[in-house]
Amino acid sequence: MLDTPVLDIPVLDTKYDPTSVEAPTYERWLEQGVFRADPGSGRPSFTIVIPPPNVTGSLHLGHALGHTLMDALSRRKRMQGYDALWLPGMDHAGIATQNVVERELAKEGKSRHDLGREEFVARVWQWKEEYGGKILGQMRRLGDGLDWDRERFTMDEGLSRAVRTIFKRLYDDQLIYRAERIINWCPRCMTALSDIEVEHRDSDGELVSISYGPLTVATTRAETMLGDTAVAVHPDDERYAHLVGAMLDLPLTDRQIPVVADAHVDPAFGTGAVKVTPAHDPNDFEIGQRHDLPSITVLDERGIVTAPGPFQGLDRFEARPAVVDALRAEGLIVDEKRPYVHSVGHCSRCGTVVEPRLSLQWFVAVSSLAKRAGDAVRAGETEFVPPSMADRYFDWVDDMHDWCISRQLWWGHRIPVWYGPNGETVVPGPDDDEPAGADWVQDEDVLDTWFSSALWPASTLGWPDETADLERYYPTSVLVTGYDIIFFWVARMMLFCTYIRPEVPFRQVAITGLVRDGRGRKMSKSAGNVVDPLDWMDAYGADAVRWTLARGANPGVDVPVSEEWIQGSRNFVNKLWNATRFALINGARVPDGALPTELSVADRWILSRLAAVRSEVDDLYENYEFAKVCDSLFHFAWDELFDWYVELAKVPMRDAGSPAAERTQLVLGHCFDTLLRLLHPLLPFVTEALWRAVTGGETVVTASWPREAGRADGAAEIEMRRFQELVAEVRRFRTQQGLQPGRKVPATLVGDLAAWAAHLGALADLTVEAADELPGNLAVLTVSGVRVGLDLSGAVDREAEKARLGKQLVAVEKERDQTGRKLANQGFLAKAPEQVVTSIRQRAEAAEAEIARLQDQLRALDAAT
RNA sequence: GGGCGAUUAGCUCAGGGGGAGAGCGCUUCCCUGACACGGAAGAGGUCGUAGGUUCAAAUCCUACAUCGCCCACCA
Repeated sequence: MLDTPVLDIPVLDTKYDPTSVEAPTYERWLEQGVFRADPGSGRPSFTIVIPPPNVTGSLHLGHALGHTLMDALSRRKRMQGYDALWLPGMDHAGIATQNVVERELAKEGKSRHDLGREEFVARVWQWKEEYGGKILGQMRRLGDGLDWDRERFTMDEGLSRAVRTIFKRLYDDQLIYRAERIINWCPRCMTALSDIEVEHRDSDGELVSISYGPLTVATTRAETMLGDTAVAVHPDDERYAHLVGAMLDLPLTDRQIPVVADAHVDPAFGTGAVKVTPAHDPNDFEIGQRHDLPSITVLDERGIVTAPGPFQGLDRFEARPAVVDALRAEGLIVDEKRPYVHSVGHCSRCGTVVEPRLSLQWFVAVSSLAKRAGDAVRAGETEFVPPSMADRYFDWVDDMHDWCISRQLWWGHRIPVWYGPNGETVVPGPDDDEPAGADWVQDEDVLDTWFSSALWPASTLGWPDETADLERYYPTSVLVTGYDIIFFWVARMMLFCTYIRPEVPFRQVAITGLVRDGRGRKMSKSAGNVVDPLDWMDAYGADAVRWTLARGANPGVDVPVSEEWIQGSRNFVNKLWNATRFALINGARVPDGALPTELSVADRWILSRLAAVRSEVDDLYENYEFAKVCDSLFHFAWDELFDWYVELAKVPMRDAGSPAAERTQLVLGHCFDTLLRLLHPLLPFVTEALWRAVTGGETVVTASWPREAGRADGAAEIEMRRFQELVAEVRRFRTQQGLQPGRKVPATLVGDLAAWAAHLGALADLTVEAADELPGNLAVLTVSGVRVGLDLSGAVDREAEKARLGKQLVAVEKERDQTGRKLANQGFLAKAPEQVVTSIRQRAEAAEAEIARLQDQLRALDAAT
């Protein structure tokens, strides 16, 4: 037994206070070690690796969403008896982290170059120790049941070894190569970027047409003309056939450039002639390759013109108008600037306009890897949920460009390549000695952050070593992540992991949407609608935050949240708290063995509903239908258990100690025990407190997941439905009659639901007697064969009542007319299926009956006046 | 330019060939001994537009419109 105090139920406050429960509860879980996976347990395993958040990051709602779902999945599996591992960790986040530390240095008036590489990297590690990983504490606040003993970091020793291992293998397989290519260059971060690190945004540009003698070309980046080395036309373009091979004078320079014929040119676009700048445009680079053109670099790594002449030293954006002005001065601007909307690449880290730039970089040759990654999903080895998200994956994997993996940064895995004095290139394996000697230098660059994340599911479990964890927990069961990183991460894990091992890294990929604000807008700093989940946890509790997110989580669909939603969730948690309090105060207890066999219809009904909901929830969980899991449990809990069963239970419980009361206490105990278990994965904190109080158990975390809860009982469900209709009818009648709420009205009940007289009285504020015949002078309600007569000798506002009834009558008549028209319009009736005809007729008859009833009431009112 | 998705109650979203659903919001009444973070009763929608298939379409098909997202080497 642990010495953490057990909650003292009789003094439980009427309001649930998350702050007093959550932190101690999490601490207790850690003490108990309930989240520790155990490879020796002999149980089947269930594994999820966390998408590693950036060390620099703090918990945002997107994390909170994914974490809630992952936590719910692994908690449920644990309860089902699995050896559940949810593995935590963080990503070193190359550019992001380096930027943070560089900004810090800038405050001291220093740059990383002032420190030098070693000192700078040491400084980043120091930053990481001091300020990094704030998010880990926030994950605990959310209740994440992570196995902290297995926490990993992409830069720790094991993972770095994994990086060097795969690098070596890929290199030896000639799947990693170094080449001079056009890459995306961020002139602010001063590094290469991969294609997906570039965000394309439509921008207003200006297209200017420039005369190159006999040909006119158009461009939005006039400054690049300084680096033109050809003009291209389409090979079949008769207009220019005579010019192919000719040399043109390149304006503003003393160079001459050839006209080449290349199929890439669209003869229908513009003039059909294209300036070719191989050093600053990917297409032009390829044209240059095909025609053996020189590449002339005219911008440096900061985007400053290097071409000798009047423009040298100008920033690219200053050079652009300057070049146009100079051309205009020479009368070479054929068509003045035309507004032109085109897509411009921006650095996804800092927003700077990306400059295509020719440079020497390392690449992964992806085609064979991507083929395999695509095939694995096509073969069903990995399944996407929802399946439509696989299309997004295929889109990318099936048409992927080689991956530029070198970054001109210092923070990251340094490229494990050494260059020798005689032009040698050596890639030592992780266990090999590095080349020694003053003449040998290691590549200056580091690897793209995603290079190490691509190994995450395997490397965190020990790969390249065949560890017990790797053996047992790999491949992982499911990957939960947003659709926004299918390309960044999911696809690349598939690429690398299927390369290093025969199996796929995860059996399923459950795709979540993005969290949006209450109006469905993306959360962004500029829109000012960003919500910090920590604030909401402070105000409403972690469970309420989790419930809000899970409740909106339809597979692959965005999740809108707002303060009102979370208040609703808080209300639900509070309702659960109070309903459970009621059960406890009234002596609810979990039966030792089986439930009594003598049960009331209400007992049988709620147990039947419990069985149905349990089974439904299981199905929904298997399909990652979190929103529907929540919906199902919410309605069972509130609408059925709390609003009906608990209310009904008050009747037998009045008679404390009676067999009926005892029996009800056991059914209540069973229902709350089961409900709390079913809710636990999503509402871990409040259910822990309540479940321990209800059952006296140690912790619900390791309690078993309900398998056979209750028993289906159709007869009880039907009878209960009739009773509910009866109660609803009486209540409606009371409201319609303007009867004072709470005023007990004498009533007589006739029919086969006579046994419910006491319950009807309790739920509809009546004093009910069962009888064989109805006495006279009563207002009579008839509901499915049962009649209730109410003695309305009290005062009723008859005028208001007549108005209300009249309005209702009109509405029902309208409905009847529509149904009638439907009947009349259906010439098909003769050949229509029997049930359809019957169903429509029944509706018409029901409407007739309703009209008759309303007319009766109106008449009764008239008579009474 | 290509692809995907959406269009259902005031808002945010489920549903999916035969009686329009949820949460929140709204109206009226009620602080009844679990809970006002509550209870009861209500109002509110010709399910984007136009065609088509069908006995029957919010649901399937086609086109269109609007919005959103993703991809793209649109000079």
